[in-house]
Amino acid sequence: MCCEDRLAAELRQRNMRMTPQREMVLRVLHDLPAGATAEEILQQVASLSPAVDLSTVYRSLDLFESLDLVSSYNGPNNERRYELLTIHQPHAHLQCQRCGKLQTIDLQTLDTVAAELLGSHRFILRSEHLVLPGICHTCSEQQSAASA
Amino acid sequence: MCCEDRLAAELRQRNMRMTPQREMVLRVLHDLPAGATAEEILQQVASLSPAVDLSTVYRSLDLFESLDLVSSYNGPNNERRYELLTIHQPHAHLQCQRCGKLQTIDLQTLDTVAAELLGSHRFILRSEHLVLPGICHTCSEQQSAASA
DNA sequence: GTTGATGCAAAACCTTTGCACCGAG
DNA sequence: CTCGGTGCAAAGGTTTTGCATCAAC
Repeated sequence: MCCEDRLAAELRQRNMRMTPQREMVLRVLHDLPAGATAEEILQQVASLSPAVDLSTVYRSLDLFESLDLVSSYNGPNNERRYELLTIHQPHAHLQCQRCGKLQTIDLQTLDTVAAELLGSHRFILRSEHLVLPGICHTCSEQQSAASA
Repeated sequence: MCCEDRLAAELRQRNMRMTPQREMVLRVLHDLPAGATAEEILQQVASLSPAVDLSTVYRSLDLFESLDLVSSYNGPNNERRYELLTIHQPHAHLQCQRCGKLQTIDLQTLDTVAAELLGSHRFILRSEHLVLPGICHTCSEQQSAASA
């Protein structure tokens, strides 16, 4: 797991310590590709080591975020979800407003808009933090089936 | 205020009641083009009628959202902001991750992506609910000035 | 007069913080 | 051995809920 080494390096550089808790949070994030809430992460961590506290999870996540290892975004139900930036291809999310499901899309899809926004508003789009709301395939089919 | 009539109509249709509180929340939203938090809305409403309760504001906002009069999005600081959909041109937001400022952009800017997402993922983008994170003009200038 | 909406207070969440103790370096 | 990190508990902030009362229809 390369992110572990990277974490260790960043920590050393700042006189911070590598702990089992941080390692576990990192590993859990690694295994949850779609992102997870702090609570979900805690549950996974607890299955490895039950005594870990939610506040530790939050502190680890904040730390990882400040090291650009993790990014957070607001998922459905207004819940904050955290996701490893290092392992997966950079990507954005499609979020269904009906069923809440998240899909992943390639960043290239957004290149055109990004360029446009830079030109028109001098705004640097950070697509990897982006959640696009809408209605997913399944839900829109259900809807049209229901109204038919 | 056309949205008032629309609200009245929707309410009647559902056997719900038009109340001074709902009217006030609607009017305040009308006067806060950039959107506002429940708390901010309450403050404005309180200046008209001090006894109104925060929970009433929340209930009104939930109601308006379910009637598609209002949309909510997560602004900077993870706060939920509410915005009238009816009066302004439909638009999306640019949100600066550095300074938190919100800009408004035209929906047409997103037409290309919307079409692409529909084609590739059969996902119906609801651009009017969209908040695009990134770095604004001012902040990116500051940054390059600082590093120079 | 009915019954939906309100205000109030309390609960329910989620996230952060203070502090004594523990353990990574 | 030192000082940064942890667990625990408590506080903070926001949103929701239960209930008696009020007022729109």
